[in-house]
Amino acid sequence: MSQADIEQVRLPRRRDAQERRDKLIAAAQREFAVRGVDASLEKIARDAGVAIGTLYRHFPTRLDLLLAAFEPRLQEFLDGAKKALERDDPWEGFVCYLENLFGMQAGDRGFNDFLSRRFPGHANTERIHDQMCRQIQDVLTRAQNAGVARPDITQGDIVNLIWSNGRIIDATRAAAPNAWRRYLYLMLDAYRAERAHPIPEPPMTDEQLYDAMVQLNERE
Amino acid sequence: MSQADIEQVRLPRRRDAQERRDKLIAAAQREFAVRGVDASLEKIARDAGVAIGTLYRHFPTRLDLLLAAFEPRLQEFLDGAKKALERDDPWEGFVCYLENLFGMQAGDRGFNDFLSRRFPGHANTERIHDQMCRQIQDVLTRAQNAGVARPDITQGDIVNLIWSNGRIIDATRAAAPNAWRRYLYLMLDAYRAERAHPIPEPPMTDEQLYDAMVQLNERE
DNA sequence: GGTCAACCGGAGGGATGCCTCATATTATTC
DNA sequence: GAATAATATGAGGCATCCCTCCGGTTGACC
Repeated sequence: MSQADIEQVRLPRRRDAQERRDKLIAAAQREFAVRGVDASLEKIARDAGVAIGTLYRHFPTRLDLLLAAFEPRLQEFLDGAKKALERDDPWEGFVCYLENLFGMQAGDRGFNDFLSRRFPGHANTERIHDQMCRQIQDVLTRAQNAGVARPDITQGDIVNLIWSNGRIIDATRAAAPNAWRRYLYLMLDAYRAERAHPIPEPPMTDEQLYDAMVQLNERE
Repeated sequence: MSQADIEQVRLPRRRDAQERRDKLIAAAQREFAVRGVDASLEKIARDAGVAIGTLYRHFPTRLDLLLAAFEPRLQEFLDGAKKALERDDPWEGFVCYLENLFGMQAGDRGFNDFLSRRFPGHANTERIHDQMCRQIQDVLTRAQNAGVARPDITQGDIVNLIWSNGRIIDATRAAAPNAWRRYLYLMLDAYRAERAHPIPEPPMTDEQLYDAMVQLNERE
């Protein structure tokens, strides 16, 4: 597939088509942000002022629309998050990374959903998730090597943290929009190396983590 | 309303009616446990081998069925949880209470849902929730007074813990059914007095908590 | 065993969502 | 200003769920 072919796919030829596509993406971003990734496609089409058939013409599957709506923002997030790694203080880097991540979850329910789910076999989403896992691993390992984060935790534990934060955000978005920040700082005390207590249960394996995220996606 | 009236309501006169009612409750317990409190009522009726109209005859609203299915188990849980308060060691009592609670969440998705939601204006459910809040407050205050739990946390923080555990359980139930226990022990390190660092965000107020739980219930 | 109130079944109306396809429209090209 | 290929439309089929209502059934009581 040549570059030209790709351009062919990405940019519809006709101007009106491009306009409708843009409107659809904008509506999708709004709707996903409020209702999560399971938002009604028919409502998105209505909001965009476009017929449902047109939505399906541009985005044959929900995932196509999801990616079009989120990919730029996700990539931007991934790039921005690198800054956490550039902090001098490894603990600050760890905190900064999580704070940024949690904040994005709080601001966009779709983003929140997207983080918790994996879409097996879809190269683009897998790439994004893998990239994020690597960031988490980096930021965690660095803090562990510096002796500030406890050594007995893994990337999977951070994913758990992301899940739980997602739930807290879902619950508190309306009533206490900043509650997640309190939760984060509370949780940070669980991750400090000083005076850590042993944990009886082993961490989740990578396969378990992966399965769990696929599961979250499949269960209505 | 006399005791006789209550009996009248609770025990339908005809034997076949009582049998169907029992079958419905049994099916509801199974279905709520697997699918959560939003399980399809039509499927529950089908599973019970009963027509949908019969379900509605016995349980005019979803909440009626929910209560019939969960109330005994909930009451049993509340009674059992008192044991945590009888422990000599306040910290052990705290841990024991949470472990028992989390374990019940893990075993029943409906129970898990039910814990996180409030149903305004329904005396029975409010009573159960209030009773639980009091238990949490007791177990926490005791551990705080003994100096083993950090003093800057509130009942609302424990509710947050319940929410997050609920999410982790939903995610890991199939792939790693014991992951919640690891999470619990990790979180415990955040609640120990000896490890506490200041938290920048104030705790949620009681109203915020209440609103959040109602919200969770109202959002599809 | 007959009567009757209590009970049951399940069709059906209404809502929502997914997705397709035949038809109508329109931007672009010549 | 045609011709045409790309595009848009939205009705409609299918599925799921909620809930109601009325005709038919049956247990309980005399």
